[in-house]
Amino acid sequence: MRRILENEAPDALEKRERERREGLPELANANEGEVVLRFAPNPNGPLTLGHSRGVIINSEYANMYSGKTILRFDDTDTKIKRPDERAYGWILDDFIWLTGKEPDLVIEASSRMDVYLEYSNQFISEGHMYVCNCTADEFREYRIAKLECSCRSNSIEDNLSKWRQMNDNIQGYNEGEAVVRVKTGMNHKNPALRDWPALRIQTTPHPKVGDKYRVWPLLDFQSAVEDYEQRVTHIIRGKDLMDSTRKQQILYDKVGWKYPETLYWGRVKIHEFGGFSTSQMKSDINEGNYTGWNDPRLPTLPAMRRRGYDAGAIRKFWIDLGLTQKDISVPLSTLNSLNSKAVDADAPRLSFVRNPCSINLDISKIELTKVTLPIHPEHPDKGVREWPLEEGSIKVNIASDDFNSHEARRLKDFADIEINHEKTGDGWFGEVIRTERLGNTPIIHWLPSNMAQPAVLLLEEEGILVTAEGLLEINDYPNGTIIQLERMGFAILEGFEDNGARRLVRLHA
RNA sequence: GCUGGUAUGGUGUAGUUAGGCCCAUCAUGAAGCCCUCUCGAGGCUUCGACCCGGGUUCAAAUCCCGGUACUAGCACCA
Repeated sequence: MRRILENEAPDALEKRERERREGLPELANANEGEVVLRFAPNPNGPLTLGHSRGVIINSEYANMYSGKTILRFDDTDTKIKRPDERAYGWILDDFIWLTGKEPDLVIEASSRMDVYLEYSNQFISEGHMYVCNCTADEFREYRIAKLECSCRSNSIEDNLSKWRQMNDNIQGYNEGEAVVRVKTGMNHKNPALRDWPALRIQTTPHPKVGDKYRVWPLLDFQSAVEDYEQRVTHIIRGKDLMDSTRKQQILYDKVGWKYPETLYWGRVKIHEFGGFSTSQMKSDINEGNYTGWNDPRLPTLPAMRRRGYDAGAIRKFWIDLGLTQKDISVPLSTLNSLNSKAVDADAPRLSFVRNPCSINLDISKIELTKVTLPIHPEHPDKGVREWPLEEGSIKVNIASDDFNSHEARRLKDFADIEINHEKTGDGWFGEVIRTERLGNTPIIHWLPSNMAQPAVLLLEEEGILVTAEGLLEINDYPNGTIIQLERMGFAILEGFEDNGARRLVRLHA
């Protein structure tokens, strides 16, 4: 047998590659330099961590094949998911942040209305679509019963006349009185595909183009036309849009277009965040449950950027998760672990004492004139921090949590101390036991008063946004610097409070 | 109800198209140890999975049949 194979089909004897696949799987029918992808959000709010999957997977594939990525704003709903004019800029900004470059093309569907209406006119005149005057409820009955409504048999002339009436700003149909449907067949075995609606009337003005248009395409039609117009080769979308693919495929077949390759992913939830509903967040913000789109508790990209998440870590996160159609729920710790790896090496160490307790420490028995601490313990080349010590006695601040446990403590990089917990008129007092590191006295972080500035740290505790007051080690790092607070975790320097206190936002442990 | 989709350790994921190198990969997590003057980082060790039941085969995570579970669409939202 083996000999036969050796002669006839030597390939069959070759061991298959069994190495772990790295990165994204290959795309079907993808030619180097010819791949065109698109990311198509609704600008009804800023991008969320969930959207970033679309940005990253699409741009990563574009990178793999030297292709193009289009950023397309699907803003054709003026009423239910109304566009927020500010979101266009936010989204473009976050797109660039995540991919490191501008999209190859930016399209706003609302600025392409003439194209969609022209195609609609054409498809009606070719008999592929018809105007339907049934109400949504009536048509639902027809759909369930697999029955054709009377509108379906109207002549093309009638349909074109009704189409003109839909678009008539003065005497036209009102919202809900007419839609354009694609003639797919009312006995299609999949009910979702039966004569699906392509355009409807909206009289709510659009934030970008006002009341210039009356008939607006629905997603399935707008997207179908635009993907064709832009010669998109590969669509990557949620599996909730599988029937969209099938609807659009029928239209493409009717008009002789070739449908792009399509891939799907499942729904993602993050344990700590739950889902990523922009509409839900918007109403929560309006009700005052959050301070705004960049509230650090929210999974929006503006909020995550504000906290100091790294774009590269988010990229790796999504690429590692890959493109499966499974619905998954991922703990935030997976992303945070990647993020720590991304930011740790550049994060200078600083001391932040929350709810500080001040102690008069007698240091008259020691000869040190300063305490020296590394800026980063793994990178001695980054230099050291030096805290000068005054002679005789100094005021040191420790977290009240540390003060309350009455054991001996070691001030990190300095000395073991003993605190007298009986308060005197002049406050608390303590003294140095030794400066050498002997045994394993629990280490706490601390701050001498001459190195401390008032600060607040914004962080989430049990769902509540807490502004923790404390003292931050004096430093001259600029705003935007990601630091690591000793024994607490990563945070970012954001700015100053009105009272002059330095403001920090917690990133994660 | 109709039409689809998905099932690999606690959580994700590779492997499934072309059955054997898979007593199953990598990451994350948990536990323990080492290192470290941070509850950080790093190192080492350990834990833990092929939805179920049949069948085909010398050989099945992979093929066939039958179940089960979960999930999506059936919007004049995207």
